[in-house]
Amino acid sequence: MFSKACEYGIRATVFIARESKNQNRSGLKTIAKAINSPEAFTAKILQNLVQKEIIKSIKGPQGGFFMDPESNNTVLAEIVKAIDGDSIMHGCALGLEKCSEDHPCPLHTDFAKIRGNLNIMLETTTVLELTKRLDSGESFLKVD
Amino acid sequence: MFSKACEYGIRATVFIARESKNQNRSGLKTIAKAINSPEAFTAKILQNLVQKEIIKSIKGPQGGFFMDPESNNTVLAEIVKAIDGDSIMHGCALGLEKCSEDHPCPLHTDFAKIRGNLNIMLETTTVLELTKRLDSGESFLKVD
DNA sequence: TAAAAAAAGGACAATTTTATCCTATTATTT
DNA sequence: AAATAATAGGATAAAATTGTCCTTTTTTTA
Repeated sequence: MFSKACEYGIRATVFIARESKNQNRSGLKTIAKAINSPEAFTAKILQNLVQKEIIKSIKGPQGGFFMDPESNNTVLAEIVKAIDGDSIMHGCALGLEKCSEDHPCPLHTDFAKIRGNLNIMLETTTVLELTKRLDSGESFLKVD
Repeated sequence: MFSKACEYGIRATVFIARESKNQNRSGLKTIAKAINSPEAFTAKILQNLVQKEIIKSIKGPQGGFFMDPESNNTVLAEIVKAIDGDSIMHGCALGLEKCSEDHPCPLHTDFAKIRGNLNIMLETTTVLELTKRLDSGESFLKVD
């Protein structure tokens, strides 16, 4: 569904957002441990998210990654687009270059509905909402 | 969403099924042209689908790929599983190894719903149904 | 029976994705 | 000012996916 990079990216962003609630910058090592992701690979992903201004970073001692409060209503779609592009949101299920109402693949209509629901979820779910689901203890960012 | 191999695989199967309606075996070249896919790669995919007994093949002159009528109610899920496995059907949106009601990721509930709809579509849509949508001229297996 | 036509299978090549390592840069602290 | 701690960035490596090519096997037809 999403690439590994995107999975890590979302998990990392949510973790960072949560830590940022109490002015806490997160270091790479801490993040990778918290979400159970490969450290160096996660660094690249975070670098990308900083460039896209989804999160922020500060170098040097006491530095780290953080998210300022305004960005807490960043929506999942923005993260996905930043990492995977928008092909999941618009692409054809059967890989047709151009698949539209006018010239649809045999799955177009059924798939449009499913993809629509996915898009609604991605466009309406904020990072803040996900941090709340962690705060409440109802969900987790890693297994063990 | 699906791998390239899976996209080609579904398109090829539907094409073959349609040709088989009038006892017509399809050769690799014809199939690749009809669905606009790389020939040699398509050969590998078809080989796989033959092994999984989703389609059949006969070697030699006048040979080719075909699907017998009983198989026409093969459902998309079977093709997807044969090529991509069932990770799309069961996997976690955020890539957690184990993601369940008991230990869910923050997207679990929302995503379960979407994936559920996808699964219903894959489990209920038959190859025959898709050939009908081609017969009626309402949809297509390639662009140009 | 020989030639030809087709899929099957094996080896390999290209590209993309996932991942690591090392150096540079920046900021803090002593 | 020097040492240290952190991210940034570049080069590279490993693995998976996508793709090609060539040989073998099977079947038909001349």
